[in-house]
Amino acid sequence: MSNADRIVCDSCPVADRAVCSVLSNDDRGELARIGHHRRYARGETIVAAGDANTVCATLTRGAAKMSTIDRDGTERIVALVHPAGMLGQLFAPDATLHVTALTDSEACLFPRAQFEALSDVRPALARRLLTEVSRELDDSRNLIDMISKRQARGRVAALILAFSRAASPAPCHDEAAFDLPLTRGEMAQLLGITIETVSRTLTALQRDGLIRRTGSHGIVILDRSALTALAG
Amino acid sequence: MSNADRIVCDSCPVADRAVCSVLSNDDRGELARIGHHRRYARGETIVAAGDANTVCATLTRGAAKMSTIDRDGTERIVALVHPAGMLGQLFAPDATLHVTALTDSEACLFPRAQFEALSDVRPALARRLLTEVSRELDDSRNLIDMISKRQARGRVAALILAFSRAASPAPCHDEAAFDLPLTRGEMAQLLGITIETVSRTLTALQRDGLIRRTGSHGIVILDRSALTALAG
DNA sequence: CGCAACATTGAGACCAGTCAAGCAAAGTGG
DNA sequence: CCACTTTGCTTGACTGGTCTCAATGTTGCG
Repeated sequence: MSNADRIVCDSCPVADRAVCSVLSNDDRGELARIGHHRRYARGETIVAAGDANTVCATLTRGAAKMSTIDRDGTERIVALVHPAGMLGQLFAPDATLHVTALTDSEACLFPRAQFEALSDVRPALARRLLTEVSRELDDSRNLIDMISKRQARGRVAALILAFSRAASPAPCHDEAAFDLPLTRGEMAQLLGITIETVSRTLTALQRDGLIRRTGSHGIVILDRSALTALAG
Repeated sequence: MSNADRIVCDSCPVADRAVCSVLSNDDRGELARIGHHRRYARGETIVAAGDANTVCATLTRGAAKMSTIDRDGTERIVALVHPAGMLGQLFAPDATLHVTALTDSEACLFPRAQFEALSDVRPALARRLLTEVSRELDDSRNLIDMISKRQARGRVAALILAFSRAASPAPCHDEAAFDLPLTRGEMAQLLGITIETVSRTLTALQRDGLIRRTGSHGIVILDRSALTALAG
């Protein structure tokens, strides 16, 4: 816990969107006292599967992945977390997922028991948590839907569009040029295909004029409607 | 709403496990007054996607599926619901999923607004709902994991084991002989493979002596450990 | 009985996985 | 500063599991 630090809500970039935004200033101050703020470098583990599930967190900057890892080391990404999202598995009996920073990131960590106790006496927080978990559930089911209905081109197209949306600060319109903060291996783990297929598919999308690649992670969308059609 | 009926908790088979079990008798009585009980025949729609999301429900008997259906009619099952489970998408802005009875079923339906209002003043209910949604999220992510790591034999094996567990009334041990309450088409939609592959795989599992089939839906498990190994 | 829905089986095509080689960029150490 | 290693990405050839298309078998219901 070398990077641990005090929580300062005033300068928080997601103060208006995170789950704690529904609390009064007093309650938020109380939460800030019992929790702490921490920075993570790309690739660093935030919550390890099998850990006593004693912490819950809000991502304030960066991006993170939640993944399963089985005995033989095969990893599978089951969710991405963007700023204001929750890290870890609140209200689950134990942590079965790894949470890892995809880029340099920051998060507010809270002792789980105290966070849950606060939700018992603040209905607004409980309701906000329910909508948050419901949204995650929706995301998860959309991922199932996408994986089973689309093949490689459609999956890669959907990923590109998703990051085009996430890259834009304004929710109204999407970015045309941005970086994918994932390695080929991570894209493969998320989309349920292999590294080679991701690489071949990106090459094919560029050959067909739907995108242009700048460096290994830069993407410029040239034909958004064609990508949308592929993604379904 | 021809089959609508009053709710009688005394004879409810899931009174000890459903989300309402955390309520006092008074609160449960209040809930019973504002809701109603209803029977559904196999194949009947319980909640339709696109409906104003005004109802939430607990399944008391039978089995149900939650599925996405897109423009061209392609259906994808994203979750199964067993007795004591919740139907519909609580706290989601709108219903994007169809909920359909897989067998003849019964459910308690509640107006969503009043149910949510009750959770605001009864922390125990709010907490119980959070654990319920968290469990659904876990199931959903396990499905993602299974689909992307196993191929056809493993997926079918996992399905058989899941229903072996669900068929047993006692949580301690599983049934060896039971019926799959799904058509081949529904299994295909759930597992993300085709009807033909489901059929071929079941034939192969029987040829290899892992299961025996009785009729088109009856299953007898002959080699549970081999199935477990396949399912991962 | 005869229709309709569901299930099984086969043949061929194809997408993606596997194995393997080569390339580029970034870091490491002499 | 340059060889060397490491890591990540790309590309090719081959293989194989699953899909598609099609025919046949089976079950259940009016």
